Amino acid sequence: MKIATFNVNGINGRLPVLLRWLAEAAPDIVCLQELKTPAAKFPAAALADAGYQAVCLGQPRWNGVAILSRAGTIHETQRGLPHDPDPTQSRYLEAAIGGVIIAALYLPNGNPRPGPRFDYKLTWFEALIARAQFLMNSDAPVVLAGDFNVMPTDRDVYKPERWIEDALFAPEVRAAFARLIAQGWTDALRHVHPDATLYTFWDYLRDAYARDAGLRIDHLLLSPALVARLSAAGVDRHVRGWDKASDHAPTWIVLDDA
DNA sequence: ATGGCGGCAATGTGCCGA
Repeated sequence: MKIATFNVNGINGRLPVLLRWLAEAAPDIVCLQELKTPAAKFPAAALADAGYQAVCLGQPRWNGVAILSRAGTIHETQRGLPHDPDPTQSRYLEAAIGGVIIAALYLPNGNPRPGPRFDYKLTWFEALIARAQFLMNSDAPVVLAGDFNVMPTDRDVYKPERWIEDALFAPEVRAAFARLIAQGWTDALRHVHPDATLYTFWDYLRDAYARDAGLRIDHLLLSPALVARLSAAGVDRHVRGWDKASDHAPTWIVLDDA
């Protein structure tokens, strides 16, 4: 089973790129972020034509997450993050598919730091940690997938010294990510590629992609039972080079059958 | 320090992203 996460940065403007990548990569389950569209304008028919059923949590203009599946029926288990400090922001959707719980999340950016946006990021992170503990306690196989807006370590940033004060790399944020991991989650990409330089985002500005000035902020975290089933992981970074690309690249794992 | 790019809702331009 191939499971991917992709921040599309506008699902309607990105639809040709998304469909092209779905046809090429053939993932079974996909978590999408930054739909930037209300549910009424979610392109469900085009995705169904491509073979994917979908659940979506939309919102006009900003945020928005969805889960696509061609692997089995989507049984939604949670819509919105419990205790989200601002429930008007659509950032969390969770479903059971083929015996695995899939959580699609879009953690707040948090800039500028300090400020109310950064405070919201930290509060949202705490609510995520609480939900993740609940899922961990359930002993179900779980994948937490999405745009975490956190580079976990120095090797996940092209120039770490320039990002210390940024909300994506600040000590408090990395500490929160480390506490989440300490519940027992495995960072799948890093597990498969312990020493590789892996990025999932390149800014539109300053030729970031051409310079490979990237960040690794899109992650798939596995509950303990899934680690033994993890057989491959990667970033489809070439998709970032396509015309009308998102600033993120699709990131994926393959799990062997149970 | 600033602004560069890009999507969206909207037609002016501002907000947001990371």
